[in-house]
Amino acid sequence: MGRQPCCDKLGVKKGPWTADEDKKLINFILTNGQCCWRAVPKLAGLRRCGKSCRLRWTNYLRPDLKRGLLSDAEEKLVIDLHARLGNRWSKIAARLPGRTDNEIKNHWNTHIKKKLLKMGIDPVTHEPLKKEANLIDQPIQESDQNKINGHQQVQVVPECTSVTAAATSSELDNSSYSASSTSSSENSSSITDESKLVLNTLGENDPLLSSLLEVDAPLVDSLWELPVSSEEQKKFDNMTSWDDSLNWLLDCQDFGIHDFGFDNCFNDVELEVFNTIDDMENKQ
DNA sequence: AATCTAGGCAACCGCCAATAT
DNA sequence: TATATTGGCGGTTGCCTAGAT
Repeated sequence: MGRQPCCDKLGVKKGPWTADEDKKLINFILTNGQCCWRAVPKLAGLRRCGKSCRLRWTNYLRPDLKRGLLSDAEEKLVIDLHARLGNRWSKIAARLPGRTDNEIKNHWNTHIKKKLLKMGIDPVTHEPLKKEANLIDQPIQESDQNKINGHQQVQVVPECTSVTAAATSSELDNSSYSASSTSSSENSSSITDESKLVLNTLGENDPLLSSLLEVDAPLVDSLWELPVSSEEQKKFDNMTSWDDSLNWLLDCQDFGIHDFGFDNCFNDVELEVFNTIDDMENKQ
């Protein structure tokens, strides 16, 4: 009955990956592509669980991953998407090319969450903390809301009590805040008409958001297939040392999708999104 | 210089829907 | 149809590092 176990628990290594393990995994996937993760450790000569291999690849070794802190545009997008989707990190990550759910989750917990709290914004509901407290005692005064850490563009939407504004995250410290939400982010699957209106308005002013906020937009992850060009493969095969390989990978991660020859994996709309992001980053 | 503390991040854990047998 | 496993996800942990004392 059923399938074979993913891996026998005995003899499976845990903890940080070594450079040698990374090399084996990269070599295997570049040669064979992603197939059955259960078989990967055995075929690649790794004493790891298939699950661990998948995680290591998707979160760290994938050549199209970006490195470094999230840009202002990305941070803004994360906040907007979180307001709509809640803690559905994989959905959010799918709309940020080159970023992983783990990375976004970590960035949220370590940076964005604090920024929002500092501003008096509840990172869960995306509503002013002061307002929530007041809901218990008394209705909030609109003038009070606008005073909260100087939220210049915060406006209260009647009935749905959504908070919306437009700003880049670099302005967060200057107390502008960008988000749209239903009264509960966890109920994001049913977007209210008011929220749709807010999102449409955001999209009109921001082509990037317009593309990325499309609920039915194709997800980047679903297209991930690793069609590495023969030229790139040859380059990798000719590398004499692990350092060469690692440097090559890191170089690739500094480039964009196009530099790596992934253009064929994406349709016109997705490529347009990538180009927009590239343009925005170049302007910074 | 040694120790303590907090922040950041990679990796693991446990759950669940999808799927193979 | 029932059962077991896979793959994927979100939550959490624990290690490492930098800054403070």
